[in-house]
Amino acid sequence: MASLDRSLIAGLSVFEGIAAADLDRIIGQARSIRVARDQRVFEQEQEAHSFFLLLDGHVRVVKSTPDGHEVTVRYISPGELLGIASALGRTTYPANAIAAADCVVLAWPSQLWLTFSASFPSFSANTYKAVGSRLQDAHSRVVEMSTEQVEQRVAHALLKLIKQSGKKTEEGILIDFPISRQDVAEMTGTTLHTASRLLSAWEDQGLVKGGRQKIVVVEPHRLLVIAEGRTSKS
Amino acid sequence: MASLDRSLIAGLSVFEGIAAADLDRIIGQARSIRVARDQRVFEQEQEAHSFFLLLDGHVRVVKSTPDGHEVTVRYISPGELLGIASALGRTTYPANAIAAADCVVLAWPSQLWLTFSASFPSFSANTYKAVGSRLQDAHSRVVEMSTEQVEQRVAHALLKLIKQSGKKTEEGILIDFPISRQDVAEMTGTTLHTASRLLSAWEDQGLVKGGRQKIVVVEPHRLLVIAEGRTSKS
DNA sequence: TCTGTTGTTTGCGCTAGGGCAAATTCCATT
DNA sequence: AATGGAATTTGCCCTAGCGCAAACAACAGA
Repeated sequence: MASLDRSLIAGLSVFEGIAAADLDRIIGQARSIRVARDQRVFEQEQEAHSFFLLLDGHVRVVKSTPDGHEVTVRYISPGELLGIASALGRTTYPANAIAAADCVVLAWPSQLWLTFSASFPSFSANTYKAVGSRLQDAHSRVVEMSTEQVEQRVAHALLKLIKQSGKKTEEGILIDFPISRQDVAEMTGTTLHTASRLLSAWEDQGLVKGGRQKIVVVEPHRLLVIAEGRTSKS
Repeated sequence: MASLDRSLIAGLSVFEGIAAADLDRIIGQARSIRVARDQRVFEQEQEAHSFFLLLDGHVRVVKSTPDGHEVTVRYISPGELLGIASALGRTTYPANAIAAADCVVLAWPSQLWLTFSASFPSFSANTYKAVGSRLQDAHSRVVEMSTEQVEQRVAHALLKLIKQSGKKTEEGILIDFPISRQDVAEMTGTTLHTASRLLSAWEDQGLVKGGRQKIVVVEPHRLLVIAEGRTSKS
């Protein structure tokens, strides 16, 4: 762990309200791991031996069903925790965590969770706050899936992605990691084909610009109109 | 608070590992509230002034969307906490909690959460465990909504309901509170009509027995077959 | 430069299930 | 018993979007 890392890490919301010395104690016990694109940080059903903090890269959390479907639960951006199953009383990971780009993560043995949360109350408070908002997100997803049509869901998904990992370019806002049409489909509960058709249609209208594993949102505002469901339906 | 209540309450999983004296301190600070059927325990967007423990009855947690859709997030059975938004760092309730039957709940002012979780570590640990499994449930819902068809989802919903609130009768397993076809629809992301059609079809096959606001599952095993998606599709 | 592989696009047909509308049944009240 | 309102059932039509299949890029490695 280079000290360079520490200064960056100190600013993360998970560590808000934690004294520098304590932070050192926490970080000192982490292993730093490099995970190549498409490699897994952890696997569904596996014993939850560690919890992680994503320092760099992007991770896709995917649930696999017995019948072979894959559903993307969420994307993780740098600064977020992942694999905190153990903090919630689980002993196995509930999903696969796959590097959407080359990643650097910090890993702590699960049993340290108890120690940390006892010694550093802000740490557990911050974590549970994050869990709370994930629960909210999940419930919103359920609501979306129940009430919106595919077009709106895909629009919402793109908006979330650019909010989380958008990068300004001359063309528009680029999603800052490789993402396929298939990935979009797995986020929104549709098929590769429908996702592709939608993206193509939007590209024709100048709303987005696509590419192989690449999506650039040109007009976020018009995308929002679609997401909100107020479309003229030409 | 009658002492009668205390002995029942002591057995609840939320209070596991808490000394009797501590339990008294906790319960002593609760108000006991009676909520009539169709009345609300709390309302979406309202300030989260309290958190609750359901002692008797059944509560439906429903999210209302701006465009008038209602999505049932979960049903709460006696012994479960609800309205714990504040424990997760939220200041407003994220949904409506509606009594599906006449209820008795204990209510604590939200600010007591911090006190309790500091003084009684088991209490917060138990709570977060519950939050963890709700997060799991929510993710499962997302997966179901993404990969299963309506028939399977409705079957799953009924199975969950009888597991949570099933009551054996001569006819079969009765869902122990009034539940309409509309309610089933809002749980599964479909319409009243489709839900009704499914229930009728199942009734013809002797799988369930319906009634006004009443569902009795006659053959849980066959329902499970449908839920798992291994149907011959006659 | 060529070639195989992986991601993307698109056409076409089909069906699950939503929307609408009208009966029908059940229950609570009078 | 009669009345009115709410829950339920059902028929019919219609479309969003899935499945299949086939073409088409774009990139990686030889």
